[in-house]
Amino acid sequence: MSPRSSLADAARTRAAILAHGAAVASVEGLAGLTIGRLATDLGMSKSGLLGPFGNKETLQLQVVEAAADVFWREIWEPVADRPAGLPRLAAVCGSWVRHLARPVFPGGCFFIAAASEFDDRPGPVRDLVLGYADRWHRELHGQALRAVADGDLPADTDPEQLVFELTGLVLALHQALRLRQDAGAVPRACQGMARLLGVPVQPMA
Amino acid sequence: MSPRSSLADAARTRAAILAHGAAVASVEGLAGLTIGRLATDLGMSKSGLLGPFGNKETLQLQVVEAAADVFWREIWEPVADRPAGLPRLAAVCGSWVRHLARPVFPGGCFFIAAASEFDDRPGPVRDLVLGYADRWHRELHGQALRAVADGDLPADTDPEQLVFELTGLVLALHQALRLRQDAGAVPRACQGMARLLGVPVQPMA
DNA sequence: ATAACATCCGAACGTTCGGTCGCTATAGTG
DNA sequence: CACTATAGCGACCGAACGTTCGGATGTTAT
Repeated sequence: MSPRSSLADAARTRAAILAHGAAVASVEGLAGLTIGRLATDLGMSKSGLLGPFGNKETLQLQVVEAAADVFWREIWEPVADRPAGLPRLAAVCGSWVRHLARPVFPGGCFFIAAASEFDDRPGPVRDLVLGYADRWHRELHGQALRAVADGDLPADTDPEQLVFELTGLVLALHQALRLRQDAGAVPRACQGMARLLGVPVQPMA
Repeated sequence: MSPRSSLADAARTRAAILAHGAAVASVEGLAGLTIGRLATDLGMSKSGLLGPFGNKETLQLQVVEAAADVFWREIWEPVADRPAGLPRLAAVCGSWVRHLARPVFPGGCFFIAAASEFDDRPGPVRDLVLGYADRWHRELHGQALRAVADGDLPADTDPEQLVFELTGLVLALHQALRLRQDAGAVPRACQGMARLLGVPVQPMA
């Protein structure tokens, strides 16, 4: 086929490692990620796989970053053009629900799993996951604030409370889909979000 | 000291293993439970620790059962004498919140962690965790049904939806406490529950 | 053509994993 | 007092863990 530079090959190898790593970690956990397992899956040697990263923790951190890219692209970007405030907030909820209901990662939402796994394990991985969680939280909070300022939500709405409850619905949906395999939870999550926001929410097409 | 039978000693050893195992698993995960780690912590040999259980999976299963006992005793039993229906439902919510806010296990709620860890890993451990989750879900659902039948909740209340949203608030509280270390989430969870139930909810004293 | 370089492999390292086996020390039983 | 049962220990096993190292291979630049 077309000749490719070795530099481009390395980049694609790295991307393949991170993509597969995120997929495996969504099921087995980030700590359950194994150099040997990854190498076998990708038909590589352990040393060749570890090469670009140096050690396992660096690999874990970059897997988290790669998953964050997917998360952002999957959920936020499709709704970034919606008007700020309530419209964008309702849209991101629909987008979020769709992400959970779709087999993007075999183990469901990478970040819900990673957050639960590392919530009590201090270290760089936890710090990184927490950083992304904070960023996400602030993003939602900002839209909620704007929605109140615009008068699209009741003036006595507490944005912090709203984000808290929206997050809860997402977590409940994740657990229902993953543990209980109850697809009926999708409309339940949407209904709960709609009640909180006062506008319909449906999983984005 | 006082002489004890070897049978009683064995039972207490077993209980100590399971208690410490549940504590460690709440932080490191059930899969991260390690025979050697447990043995070192308890000042035992690996073989002596594994003896009563035979293999690791049996140990894991019995750790789950031991944690379920604690969970039941911590959350359900204190409110079992409340009148069925809405009073008991509101009480169990308060009891639940208190459990999350208290350092019962060093890693927070054992079952939330275990459910997230094993939601995508088929096998006996998942089956057992799912069984307890179902039992818990049915218990809440029954009380919600009763509350509607009693007229303590609006007639158009969907008990399934109610349980779903209550669970979401608990999951959000767990994440806020553990990952974000935000103690302000406790009143937020109570407020959400109170809004769902129409009666005040406060963490049981 | 050749030197330089990057990519990746294969083999080995020390450690830890879950698990097995035989032994000792102690408690209960006749 | 002997006899049996059992709780737990210490030594050990093969496998897998993360990591290191030197070399084979193939692309890029001179």
